[in-house]
Amino acid sequence: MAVTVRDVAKAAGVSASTVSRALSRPDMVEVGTRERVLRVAGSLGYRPNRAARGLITGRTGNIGLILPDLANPFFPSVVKGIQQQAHQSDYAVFVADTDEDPRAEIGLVRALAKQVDGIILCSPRMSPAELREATTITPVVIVNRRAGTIPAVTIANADGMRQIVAHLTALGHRRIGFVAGPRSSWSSRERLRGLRAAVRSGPAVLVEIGNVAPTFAGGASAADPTLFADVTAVVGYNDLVALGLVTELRTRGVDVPGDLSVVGIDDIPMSGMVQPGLTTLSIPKDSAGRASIDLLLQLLADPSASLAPRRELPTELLVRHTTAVAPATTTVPSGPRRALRR
Amino acid sequence: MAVTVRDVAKAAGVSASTVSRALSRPDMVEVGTRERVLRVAGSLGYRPNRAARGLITGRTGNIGLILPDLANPFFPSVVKGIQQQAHQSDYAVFVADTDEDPRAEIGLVRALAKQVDGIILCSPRMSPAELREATTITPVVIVNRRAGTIPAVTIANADGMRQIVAHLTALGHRRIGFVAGPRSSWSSRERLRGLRAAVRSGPAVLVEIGNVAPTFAGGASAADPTLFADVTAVVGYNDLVALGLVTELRTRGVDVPGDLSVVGIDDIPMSGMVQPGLTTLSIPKDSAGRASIDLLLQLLADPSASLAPRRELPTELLVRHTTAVAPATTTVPSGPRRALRR
DNA sequence: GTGAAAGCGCTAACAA
DNA sequence: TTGTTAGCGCTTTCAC
Repeated sequence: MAVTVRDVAKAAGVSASTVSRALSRPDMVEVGTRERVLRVAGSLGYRPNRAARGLITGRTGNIGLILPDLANPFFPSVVKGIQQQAHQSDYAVFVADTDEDPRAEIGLVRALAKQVDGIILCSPRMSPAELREATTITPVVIVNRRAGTIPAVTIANADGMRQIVAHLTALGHRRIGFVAGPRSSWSSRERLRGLRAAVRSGPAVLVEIGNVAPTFAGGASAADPTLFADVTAVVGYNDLVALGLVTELRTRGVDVPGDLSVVGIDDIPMSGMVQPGLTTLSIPKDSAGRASIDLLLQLLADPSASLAPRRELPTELLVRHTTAVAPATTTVPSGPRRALRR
Repeated sequence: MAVTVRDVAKAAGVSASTVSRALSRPDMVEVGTRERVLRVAGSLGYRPNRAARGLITGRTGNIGLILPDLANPFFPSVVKGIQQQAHQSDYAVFVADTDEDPRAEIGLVRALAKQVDGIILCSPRMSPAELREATTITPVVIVNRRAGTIPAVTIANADGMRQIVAHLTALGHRRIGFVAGPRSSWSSRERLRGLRAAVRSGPAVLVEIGNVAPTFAGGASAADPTLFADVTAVVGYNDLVALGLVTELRTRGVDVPGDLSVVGIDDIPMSGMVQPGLTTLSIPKDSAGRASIDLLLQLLADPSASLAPRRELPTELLVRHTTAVAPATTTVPSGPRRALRR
């Protein structure tokens, strides 16, 4: 059926090994032979069977990617960065979505492990123990989390939170709320820590407004608690949460950003599309994807790397000016505000 | 390193073949033996190497998925449907994104073919010739397109367009615009045809407003042509286009939906999140995903199926009532409107 | 019902 | 530099 090394070998008048070498180790075969083999292979439309190759080399040429929710616009950007970089190095990418179910993660790792050279866990929610188990099964790089010495790509959460707090306090806000994401989310915990640290040295206080699902609906569900928290500004765990919150608040007659300033994190495309645009902490999503592949390939090349490689990516606060109700007008007069209640 | 059939065989005191059978053909081995083997396999944490299995059975247990742009919120929903159904049948899914580059598609097919049992081409932009080539390489199911006898999952575009036109004409619209997607998009051509057919039997006329990229930016770029088209309602190729158009129009001072009604297609999450909500033709995206896997598995089970299976999914117009400026007020007085110009 | 042997397509020793 | 041999982990005839 399909054309194999042997077919090419016969047609080129060489042995199978020579064909194999001509393709994988070009410098180990004489120029003339190599060219002939490559030409024949080309004309026969030969494509090496990677599974067979993997069986012997122990390398599949595949990379696994596990993430919580493809429907969260944050992830496609990361995926694209990963795919781009992976294809460049001739790797294919398996993508698996856990639907925000932390229990599904380790199962997917086990299922995928045999067919990939390594796995990228994006925003993994699994327990540290499971995470450790994963690393014993297959090379692992984690994104948006730190754990032990596992190679990790993270963003500078602390610095990002500082930027947000600095911006808000400069606008006069003194009570800043935070709508956290899932408890199992390392990023959420990290952002909370960052915010706490950031307010400590300034005039504002942080009001913690519970945990919600990292979705639009989750954000909407935070509207009530937010109103009762008596804050003038609120930071959402991510843009979806922030947008859900904004929308729900508006339907309740709250003027955003007039009465209440909302800041998101991620800079998903939608944040720039709504009007007025959402002020958000921009994260280099595709860079994160590319960095994670780089780390993984590095790890594959030198599994005994003494020091686990890490990359922390910078963030940048994106103050939107989409409409006349721009962030500038978000400014709160320094006097006290009327408490917002339904 | 990893535990193999032989390890299990030795531990269970049977031969490798028996282990293999106990797992793949349980009924071909005695109950007692089977249970013992399964128990041992379990306790040893045995996981069959699918690549090795594939080498001999010719089946990889993998499915490829190629689509134009993961960042388009339409696709993640489809992907989720596909993954869900695939995992249920113990298949893993390779995802590849072409970044809307039609030339990349066939290359990805060729690259992926060897590692998968079949490929789902979602909204493929490749030429009919390339499409034909793809089907000769590997089993293929196409989504959002029809071509020859290739198994296909489509949506009822014609009926959907009828619903849209009926809705708009009922609201008094007589000049309806259509902002088309990429020329290479079958769906776009199909929707155009559907709209033409739908207006034919009614009081309205259709004004074609050129082709744009199937993105938010693409929609925004259609604002000028739309204004000059002198229409009172406009249908976007998809929701992103519609939303981009709405946003750009608003920044130019056009009151949407007051001055101009805009309708999208897809019902991406964002359509329900913006305010006022976008009226859109809802497509059962995850059903489409599941249906495509069903078709593919069917095809794999019986490659010689005389008749190519097809699924056409129904659509439903979703008129949003998000704000007081709801679709009801979209109604245009029956008298002529002032032409909209910048 | 079970085991022995062969081989899927490929690459890595080892010879030549 | 090239060919021969062996075997990756698995399934599948074919005997028993």
